[in-house]
Amino acid sequence: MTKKRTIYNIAKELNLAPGTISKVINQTGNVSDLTRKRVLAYIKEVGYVPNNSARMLKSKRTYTVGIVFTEESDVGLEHSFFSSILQHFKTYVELQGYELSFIVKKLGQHELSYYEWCMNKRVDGVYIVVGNYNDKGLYELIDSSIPAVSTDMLVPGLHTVVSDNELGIKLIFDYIKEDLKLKNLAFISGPNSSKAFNERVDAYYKFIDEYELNNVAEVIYAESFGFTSGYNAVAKLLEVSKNRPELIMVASDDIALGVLKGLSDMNIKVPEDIQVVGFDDIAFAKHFTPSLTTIRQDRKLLGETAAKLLIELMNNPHETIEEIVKLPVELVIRESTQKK
Amino acid sequence: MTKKRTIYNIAKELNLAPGTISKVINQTGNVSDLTRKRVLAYIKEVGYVPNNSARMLKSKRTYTVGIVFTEESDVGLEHSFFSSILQHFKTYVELQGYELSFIVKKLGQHELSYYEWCMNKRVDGVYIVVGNYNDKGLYELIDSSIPAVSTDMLVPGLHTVVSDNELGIKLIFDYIKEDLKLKNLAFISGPNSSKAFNERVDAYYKFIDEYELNNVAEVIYAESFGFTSGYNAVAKLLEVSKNRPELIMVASDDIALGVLKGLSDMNIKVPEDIQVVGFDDIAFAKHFTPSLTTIRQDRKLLGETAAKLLIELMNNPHETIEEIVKLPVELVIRESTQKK
DNA sequence: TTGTATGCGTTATCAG
DNA sequence: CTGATAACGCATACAA
Repeated sequence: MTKKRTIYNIAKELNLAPGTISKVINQTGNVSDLTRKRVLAYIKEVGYVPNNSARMLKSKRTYTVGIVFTEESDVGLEHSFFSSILQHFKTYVELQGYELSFIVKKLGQHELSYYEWCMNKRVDGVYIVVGNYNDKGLYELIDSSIPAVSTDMLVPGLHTVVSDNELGIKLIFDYIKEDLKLKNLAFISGPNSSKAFNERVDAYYKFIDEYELNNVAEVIYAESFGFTSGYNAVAKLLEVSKNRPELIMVASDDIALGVLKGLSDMNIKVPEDIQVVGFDDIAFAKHFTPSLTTIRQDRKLLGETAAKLLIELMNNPHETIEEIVKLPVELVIRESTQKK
Repeated sequence: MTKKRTIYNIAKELNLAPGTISKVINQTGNVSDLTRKRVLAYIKEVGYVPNNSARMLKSKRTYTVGIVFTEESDVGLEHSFFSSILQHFKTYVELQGYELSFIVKKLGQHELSYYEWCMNKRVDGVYIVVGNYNDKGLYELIDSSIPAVSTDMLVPGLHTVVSDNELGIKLIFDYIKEDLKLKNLAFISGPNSSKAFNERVDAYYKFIDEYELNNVAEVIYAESFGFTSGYNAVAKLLEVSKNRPELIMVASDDIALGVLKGLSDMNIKVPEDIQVVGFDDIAFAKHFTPSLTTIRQDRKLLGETAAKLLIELMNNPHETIEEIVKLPVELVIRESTQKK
């Protein structure tokens, strides 16, 4: 077992004072170039890493960022979209020397609010991976002075990095107008509790007008986020729409794949009879039959941008930084659409 | 901002000594029933939670478990199978009062081995979510005295919770024998660097003999873990096999879905011409067309069992506990197989 | 420029 | 049964 290293015994071995070691590590105070080099070299040689607990106990900064997945919406690590963003976020902040710490309301016997946990753990900042607008506890956190970012929630006062939903919808409309040359459209959204879905719906209505195309039915709101809700939604859509749409835009790929399956089960051919476009570009979109034309969200960019933003916020708590960062998206054309 | 609470000011407000507060919190030493009740009540009322850093600094136990994803195999949080198991693991240990801390080789400027990081962070135990047998650094950790569990690696000295692969294959054979009544089989495996895949291959050969069925070709090893490698593997299989198999068993669903797609592109109908069985029961298995008959691994049980095992190991470091825990699996019948 | 002393919030070991 | 007190490893203000 390797010997336990502390600034104390390092100092002794170098004939210096513990405080000096601390100073060079933290790049604070004055220390001669020579000793700095000497200490740095020695530290590297023996692989010394400061004890985080002691550090956290003593100083203001903990180099820890809290991760919150609202427990109200019960999506966690297994959700591929969010966990992918989180993975990229994690990689980035770790490179900058920050650790992740999950914030959960209940840990063993102890139950606190998100905010109280963050104070208790003294995290330098928080990343709200997925939030729920009905979770009161979240607002306490958002309204606090703890630096926070999200890649999901749009709430005044919260810094958020999101894909440009309007741009995504616009790309689809451009494609419809220029290549597909279709007229009659319909839209299937996810639950309207999600701001992202609502933005997509709004953009849809906006561009339907602007491009002078025809919306064959009121927007259908799927009852949930998954495949099955898409399957049901498309049946409902065709039931209520006066004219059959030539193309259905769907607010997310998960739902869109259900739509594809639903159409197939109704013996409606995609793309010959109806064309379909999704949103997200989940892994399976390209493997489905037919493969799904969709708007790709750049998960890596989302995670890294959120990381960068949070680090900036943590370093300059009082600087005013643009609250919403919109990231570009791109259209990925596959088999579910086709030029006539 | 709520006042910062310490055992110190709690003690003062209760006219007790700090040490006494500590004792009731840790259920150690002797303290009268009366004061215990009083302290407990007060603590609950004001929502006091001990400062973890101080705690970790002082005591042997940190109530933290290290999470390692070998960086050599580059699968992280975005891998749905592992992140699902991890989520269940997380939920369970958090309920028991343990926190998660990701162990990565490089954190900011500091680079250490997994083992050294674990020592530095003083984790009480480690959960190796996914390991790579070529990662030398892992063995240092496994061979150390730090309690460790895995749900992936089979290595002497490492406690591992895995699905019963042989049972899974046997369930398929029973189903073939009793219901499907087929004779000619083939097997597509994932890369043979995975012990799980190898176990499934071995079981396949074992039961081919035992049930006196006919293996039409040497096992094909897909070059990777995903959809595409399955797509390629099935083409290769049909090329090399003398007789066309009536049923193809595939070592994982990801690969199996690629197989399904490959067959479809070759105009081979499933299940009419060839039947297919997967392994895992990933979310998409039931949504694909045709939906996939497969062996379901219980991810929740895997995560929770690993959690339980690790907690036991951490509490009784020297107790000898069964090294390999095999969990039952079940057969899920869907459209990709069919009685003749 | 370097060394010393103190405190961060606990736990654990003593006395009382 | 309870109260004082010394670590734990580090950062920092201050003294040298």
